[in-house]
Amino acid sequence: MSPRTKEQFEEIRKESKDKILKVAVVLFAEKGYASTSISQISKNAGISKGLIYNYFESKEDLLRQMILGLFEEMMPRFDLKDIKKLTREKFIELTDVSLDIVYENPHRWRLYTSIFTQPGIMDLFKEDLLKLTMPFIPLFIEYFKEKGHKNPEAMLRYYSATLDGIQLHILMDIENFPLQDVRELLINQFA
Amino acid sequence: MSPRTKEQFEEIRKESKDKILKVAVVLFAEKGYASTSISQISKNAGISKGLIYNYFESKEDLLRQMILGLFEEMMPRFDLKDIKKLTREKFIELTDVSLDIVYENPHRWRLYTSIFTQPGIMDLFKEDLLKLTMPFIPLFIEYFKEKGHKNPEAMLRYYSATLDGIQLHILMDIENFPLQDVRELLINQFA
Amino acid sequence: MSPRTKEQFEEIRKESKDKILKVAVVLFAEKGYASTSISQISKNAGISKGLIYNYFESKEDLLRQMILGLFEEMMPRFDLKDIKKLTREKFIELTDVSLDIVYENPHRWRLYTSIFTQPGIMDLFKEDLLKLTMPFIPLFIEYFKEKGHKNPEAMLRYYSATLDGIQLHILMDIENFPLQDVRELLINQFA
Amino acid sequence: MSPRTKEQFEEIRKESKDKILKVAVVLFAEKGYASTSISQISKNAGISKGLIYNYFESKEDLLRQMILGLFEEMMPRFDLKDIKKLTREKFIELTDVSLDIVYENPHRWRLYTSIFTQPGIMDLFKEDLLKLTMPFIPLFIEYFKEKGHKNPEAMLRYYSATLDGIQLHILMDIENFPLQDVRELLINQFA
DNA sequence: GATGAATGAGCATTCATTCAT
DNA sequence: TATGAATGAATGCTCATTCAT
Repeated sequence: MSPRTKEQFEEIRKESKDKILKVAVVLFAEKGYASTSISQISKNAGISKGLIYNYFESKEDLLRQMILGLFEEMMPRFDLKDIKKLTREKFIELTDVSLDIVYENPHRWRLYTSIFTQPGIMDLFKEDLLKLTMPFIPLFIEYFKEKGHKNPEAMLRYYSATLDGIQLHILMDIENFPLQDVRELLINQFA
Repeated sequence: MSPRTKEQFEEIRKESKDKILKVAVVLFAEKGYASTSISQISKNAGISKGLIYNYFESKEDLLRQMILGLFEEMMPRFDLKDIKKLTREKFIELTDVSLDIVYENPHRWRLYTSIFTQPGIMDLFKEDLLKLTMPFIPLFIEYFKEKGHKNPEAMLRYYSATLDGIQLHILMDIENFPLQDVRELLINQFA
Repeated sequence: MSPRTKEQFEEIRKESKDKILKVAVVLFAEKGYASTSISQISKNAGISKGLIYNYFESKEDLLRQMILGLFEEMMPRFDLKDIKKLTREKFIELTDVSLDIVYENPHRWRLYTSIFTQPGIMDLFKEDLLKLTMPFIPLFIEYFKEKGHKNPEAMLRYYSATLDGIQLHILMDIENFPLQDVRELLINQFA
Repeated sequence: MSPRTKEQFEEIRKESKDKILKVAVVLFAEKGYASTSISQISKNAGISKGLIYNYFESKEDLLRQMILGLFEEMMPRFDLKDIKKLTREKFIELTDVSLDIVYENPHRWRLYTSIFTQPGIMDLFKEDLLKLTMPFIPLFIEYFKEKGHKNPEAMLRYYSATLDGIQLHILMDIENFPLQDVRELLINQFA
């Protein structure tokens, strides 16, 4: 009977929302966005179908919020905020984080790859993600330029393509992927 | 007996089937497999829904036949059949073909990436594709071993991951991708 | 090139039609009328779908012609044409034929029961069948009247209901049905 | 938590489910299971197609639940639970109930006969129904044995076949069937 | 007579979304 | 806030039937 405080409500909201998002990440990653139903999400989260629409405008909105949330959660792992210039050490650390991050939460990563290679869906996030990553591009360009590369922009493309390819291959065979060997090759080549 | 000869029927069949496959490649590539309906395919192909089931047992079968067909169409481009040993020249040629192939038919390539990163779908082809590619793995291992790499298996992983990553990035920004520069980096590193 | 004679055509027609009917009896009996497709019939008969429509106006017409054909084929087994009056011997013979007929062609019989208990379908034949059986009703009525039954019409109903029930039960468990014992009970009671 | 109590939901569910079942009995009886569409059922019940799948897993499940429900509803009419031994009176009562039951709800009975003579469908229930009826078989065997029949098992077969045949004939001509006369014949013969 | 490609209405089923409570 | 009954459009698929050859 006692009315709940604003804070209590806020907490309840956050809890429910987090639960939904957590469950949805796993399901979307395992079965794909289009093949996961709101019904399944609600069942797995132990809540009612209707409640999901209390927190998200639509299934698409749920996907959007989820992806952005995951991204925001991931960015601090790179600890790039106050970096003005990339040292070799920092570059290696970033590379390591990029690889570790896949092993830490393969579900999430599988979700990323399935989303970002899915035609049409990618468009929902392109802009937001660009906004998040753009500030750091000059750091890498500068890094490669200082290393003496004539075309540092191309080098950055090459580096990020390689990184993406490796992340993909880790997912494809997470148990047998020769992480240490590949990491070494990667560092030797780019750092 | 027959009003049309077997050959006539065969031709009609081939024509219709090809039209369906052609339309389906584009739609699957543009909107994804799960989000493309049989109805849309039939509409775009200018035929009736039912006819598709005259040629394919199911939507899944359509996808399967399409992917395998595209693969078989692609394999000869690499001209690997009679190769017993990879020379540097051949290795470079293969690398070039791997890049060119994306530009030649981005639709098809987008389809590949969307299919092979889509959870659950990949399983339909894993075996078939393994069977097609497996014979050539030793060639590459041998190549890297002769080049003096201590761990040629890891090197092959690294190489193919890099290649996949680049193909992905080409698709993501096909107009601005610095193909020549990246190609050079790739060859310098692996060939 | 030589034109076929009318008789030859007639023969071809009859052969094809018989083949279709024969296959359809089995399929309808095994899977039911509604669940058997024209396509299956044509496949099992080794002919084309279209040909069926050369001989039958529709699926329903096929059913109609089949049932009536089977009936006409069955009637002579009872050899009732020239009977003016039922003797006890003839009555017993008719009863025996009624039972034997089920064992001789369970497919056909299963078809009958499935058709005649199927709402809506029965109506297609009611009239035709009545026309075929009606002439013999008085014979049975007379038979029971002579045996001293006060209500021979009711007795006929009782007799034919019993017969139908037994035929049904034979079909339900054709291997274990105690035919001889039941036959004896039947004869003792009605003959 | 809940806006409606569990009981309220239960009631709503029961009401909808009953309405669906009620409509489906009639339609299945009139047109047959295979020829009745979910769409027709929903239309006749005044609800949406989708709702049916809220209560039944599939069309087959709907049939299953319906048949078993009807059976369970019917069994108490025979009041056999506590019977240890069949008296003549009880036997006659059971026979009467078996006949009355058809008149009470011809729709339901037509459904039974159409279902149980329909190839393939019967299999869905065979086991369940056997489980329900098996316990009472010995009672009848004992009854016929005590009446001096040498082969009481055959006698039971004969009795139940006769009963089934009569039920069938009642359905075929419910208005003119001479129930009283036939009932008398039946009782004279078996009781 | 005979073929089978082609049609399109219809089917069982799924699912994002709404809404009364 | 939270529920789940209810909707209806859409999906993959089937099938009786037509028709050019």
